[in-house]
Amino acid sequence: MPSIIWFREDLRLSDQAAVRAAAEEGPVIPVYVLDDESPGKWRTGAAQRWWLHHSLKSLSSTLQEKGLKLILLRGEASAKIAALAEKLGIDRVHAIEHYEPWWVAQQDKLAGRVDLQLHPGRLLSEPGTVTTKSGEPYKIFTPFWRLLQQVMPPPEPTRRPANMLAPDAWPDSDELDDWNLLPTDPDWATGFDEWTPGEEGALSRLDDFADRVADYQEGRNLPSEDLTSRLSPHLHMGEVSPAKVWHVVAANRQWQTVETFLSELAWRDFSTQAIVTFPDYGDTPGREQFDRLNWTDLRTVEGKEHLTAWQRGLTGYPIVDAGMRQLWATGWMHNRVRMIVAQFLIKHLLIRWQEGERWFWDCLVDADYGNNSQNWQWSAGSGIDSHPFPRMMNPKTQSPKWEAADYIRQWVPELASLPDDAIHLPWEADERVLHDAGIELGKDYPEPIVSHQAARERALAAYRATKS
DNA sequence: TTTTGAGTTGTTCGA
DNA sequence: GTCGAACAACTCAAA
Repeated sequence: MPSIIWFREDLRLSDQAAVRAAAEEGPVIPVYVLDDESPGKWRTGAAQRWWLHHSLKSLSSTLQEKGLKLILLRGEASAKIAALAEKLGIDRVHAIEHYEPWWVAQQDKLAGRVDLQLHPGRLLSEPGTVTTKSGEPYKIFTPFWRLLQQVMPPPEPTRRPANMLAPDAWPDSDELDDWNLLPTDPDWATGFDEWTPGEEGALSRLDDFADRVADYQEGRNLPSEDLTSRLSPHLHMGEVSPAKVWHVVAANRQWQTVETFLSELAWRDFSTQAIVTFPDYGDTPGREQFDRLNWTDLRTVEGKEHLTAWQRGLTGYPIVDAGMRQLWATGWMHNRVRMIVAQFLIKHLLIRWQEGERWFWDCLVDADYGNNSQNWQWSAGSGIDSHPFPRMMNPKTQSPKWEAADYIRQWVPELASLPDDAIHLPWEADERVLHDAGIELGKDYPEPIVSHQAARERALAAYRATKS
């Protein structure tokens, strides 16, 4: 009797407990269901659909080499899986456990109709296992991280099963190309070619990063350098397990060398326990006073223009614009710059953090409900363990502080000829410097849409007003 | 229950 | 240019 492997964002064969358990029991039927219904507004965004297409293609061809087929279905996942199981007379379904509220609901529904076996593998630790002494979820990262370390390292990753048996007959499947996951008119993903979705691409990225992890702690803040891991989309899609990442990075290295990076990996766990505790974390601020803040009205002309300028990278602040354009072109943004653009939207433009979160959701290849919600709430100051609102990041000082000149040259090419000391703040540069670089402000590149000083005072006043 | 120490990533101002 | 304190006063975790 075959069993079904229900794939979701766990598109790998090695260190994949559902795959392993199913393969040990007998023939397997691997299934992926494109479910745009149960997540509602959180259905997979446009950039991630590009990634998903390539990742499914990769998994499918790996399975094919083993004589197996990836069955593709579309619709509400639990209904589709249950119907398939019923039709084939199968009871057993193996899956990795997921924690987004819509997946929790789908798991509950499916468990009522088949023998659903959920396996760990999404995180380093399962939510609910690392808690305070009174059993409450942690609201501060550091004590969470200290306790998590005590139950680390995670179990040794397992290899992909040597043998996977095919069933006697294969059920019907959609064609991947019919899902239209790739952009066509226009094809805005031409700049995504730096990525290699799929398990092989993930493992190769991991090996490459592990060799450079010693530079991570110092270098991760420099957007002009390529010293972050860039593993986030692979981790989100489950092409590599966090346990595998931990072991490859930590192997034969001193704790001091790898701690900063591994703590970032632990943030995935922390953010996920946040959405388990607060399923609505993507919409509702953790501190309710933030709903009372006098946010910019997006029905006004100025509100609309400001949001659009931010989205398109036309704010007149080069570091902000570089980040937003990198996001648009590649589906990814350097972490330091994510913080700067987020705080600019929330505090300088006083636009609700949920607007930025939605934009990221659609543009990021690594969009993840827990991480995206937690990080936007961190930037807004509204979440658990967040950045205090009055601690407002200043794009004028952040840009030179983290030596972003070359990053700006890459993503805001109209400013490329400006010297280092002028490129961060072109509107404060000498007329002659601008002229020599062939730039006329307001024509070739925008004037700043808000002044930092005025925006700062407005934001702090709006924040104070929520407390009275 | 109360107290105490501490908290991912800052900014500004004045000496 | 560099350094330390103030910002404004919050919340959490553990003793």
